[in-house]
Amino acid sequence: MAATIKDIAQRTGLSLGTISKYLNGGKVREKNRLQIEKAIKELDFHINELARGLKTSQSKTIGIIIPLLDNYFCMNLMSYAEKYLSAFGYSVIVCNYREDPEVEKEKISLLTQRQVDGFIIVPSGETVDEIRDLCGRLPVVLVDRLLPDVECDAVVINNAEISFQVVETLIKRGHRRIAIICGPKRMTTARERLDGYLTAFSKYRLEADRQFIRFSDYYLESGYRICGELLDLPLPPTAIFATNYDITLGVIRRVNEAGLRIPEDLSLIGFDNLPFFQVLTSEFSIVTQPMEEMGEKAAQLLVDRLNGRSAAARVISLKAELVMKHSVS
Amino acid sequence: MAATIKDIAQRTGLSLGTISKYLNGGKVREKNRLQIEKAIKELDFHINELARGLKTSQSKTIGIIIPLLDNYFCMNLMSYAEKYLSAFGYSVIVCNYREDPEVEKEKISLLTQRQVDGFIIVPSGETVDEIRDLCGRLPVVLVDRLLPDVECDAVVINNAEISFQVVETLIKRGHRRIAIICGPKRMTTARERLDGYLTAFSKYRLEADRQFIRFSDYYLESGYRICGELLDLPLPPTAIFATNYDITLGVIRRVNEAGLRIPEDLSLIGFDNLPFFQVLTSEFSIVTQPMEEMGEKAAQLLVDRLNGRSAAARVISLKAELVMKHSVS
DNA sequence: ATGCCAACATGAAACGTTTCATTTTTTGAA
DNA sequence: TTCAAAAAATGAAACGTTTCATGTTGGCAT
Repeated sequence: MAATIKDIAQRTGLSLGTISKYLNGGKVREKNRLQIEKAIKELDFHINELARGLKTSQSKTIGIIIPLLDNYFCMNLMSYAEKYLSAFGYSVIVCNYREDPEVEKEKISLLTQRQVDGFIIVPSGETVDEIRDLCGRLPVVLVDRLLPDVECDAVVINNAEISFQVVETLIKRGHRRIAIICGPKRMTTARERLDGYLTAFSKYRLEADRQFIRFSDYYLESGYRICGELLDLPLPPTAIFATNYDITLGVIRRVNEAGLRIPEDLSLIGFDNLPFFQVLTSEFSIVTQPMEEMGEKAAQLLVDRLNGRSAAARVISLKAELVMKHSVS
Repeated sequence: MAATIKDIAQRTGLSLGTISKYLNGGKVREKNRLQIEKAIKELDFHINELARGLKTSQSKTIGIIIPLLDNYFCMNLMSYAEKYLSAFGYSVIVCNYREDPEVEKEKISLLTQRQVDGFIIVPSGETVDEIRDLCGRLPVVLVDRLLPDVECDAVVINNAEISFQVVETLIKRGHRRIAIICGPKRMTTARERLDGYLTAFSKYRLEADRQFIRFSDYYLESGYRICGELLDLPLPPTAIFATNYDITLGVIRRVNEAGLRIPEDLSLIGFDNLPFFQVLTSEFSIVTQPMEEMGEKAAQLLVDRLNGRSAAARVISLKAELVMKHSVS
């Protein structure tokens, strides 16, 4: 149905090779160029990237695999990665594995079949072997989380450091009963953020109280539930550090329901999503990840590798920031 | 490098045709099936979807074109569309045109080259001709906004109706100076939401005041700015209807800065993103679009059409809901 | 005019599948 | 056992490109 290179060749009386050369930016005699351009217009010719990809074994396509799509972090990541990649002619196929490692595996396999040229993955942490294999075959960039014994490019943030800073700030302001709500234990992010917490406590020669250390998944409901548990303790915490956006929302909701005020009754340090926090009246601080930069860097690492630059695996660690309420424009 | 069907054929001593038949679910003699499966394992064979697509002229790929990626509405749309589509074996290529109609055109063309089997588009409204053309060639589903003289499937919400309901509620509560902050004038959503506003006023035989009717783009900053302008009026509104999520955020921020309380000093009805609003302490109501359903329906319309079902263009209008604060679980 | 060289054009083969008309094998009823 | 019909396998052609070794041209110096 659609016009092909052959039709252009026929109509111009030129050969396939010439048309192909023109389409790929090669030199072509002036009068031929005009003819070709005319034919392309008239036939509304679009090159078939499937055929091209088959021949060149490059699909010019990147697979992005993420645990959640309706999630502030992931959407920012995608947004900026897509922007960078499309400037280099790559399209993005998006795969949402809904936190299900089995689906994650399927998606990896699916994208392999689709001949993507590379991957950007926010891994579940339970598909280590599959991703290790993958790295051997194709360029892969991990984002947010590292995997044990997987050597590949990655973009992460200084989790331990920023967490230390958060807790130190709280300690300096006199807090002693400080709770932290982490993500799932198996994730490096969760463990690192906890490390920072513990380091701060030991630096100030304080004893960390295990009942204030909670693991969860990264959902609003967990934040809500765990916050409730914390508030119900005989001696509840005076400060809570919520380590992602959804947990933060859950905590706020629970605190509101309990009729407590922030920061008068409870201090809170939250995570992510600046626009949201700018709008709240309660006074609390948040940790912001440079999500745009993370997306962009991930894309950049990938493009570099696709272009054959960079040999050894590079892990880029970006700096998260502790933003005090109203210190933001 | 990677194993192909040929390698499988060679290793099993069978012919290409047989392998292909097996891969496509055809019947194959038991002992051959075993051999084939063994060879596939051993060679780590993955079918090359590029080659398959070239031959079948079906890429099993859908293009989703949206104005913004880091946007709650679009993310939800994508999320649910992807979920539905992937159940039917379709992958999703995502294109963000950053509200730039020129980029939108390029993306349409790019995806055409990539041989996508269909499109889901949230159009800018300024590429009517291109999209009309496109509809003639491929299945297209429009989401959120319709286009003049473009006959194709679409999923929208009852904008006028819900807007009427919002304004009527406000009027019944005694408000007379009611402001509405719409999106860009050229968009059907903005115009329809205004229509509902005007209808409510005329039903109650009230005169609509043009200074309370504002158009903007759909960004937080505009909400912020326009809210400021409204508050600075000699007789400012007593209620504001913000017609999308980001505008709502902007309004809240401006209102907070002005030291006004909601709803004591100003009533506000906002839009979208339930989780966020559940967390606020101020009392106000919001309009929620059934985003999940929109994404799913869009995907469903598309799949139906790809399967040759459904002849005439179908426009599905879903119901947005007015949710009163605390009436939500 | 002649010959040469660079610049461009040509056309067949290849990429990894599917398809389909043919041929081969299997099955089971007589 | 035989044979026809059913079931399965075969292999060549095709999908729309790119590539590359070979052929053809035009322009320039002699």
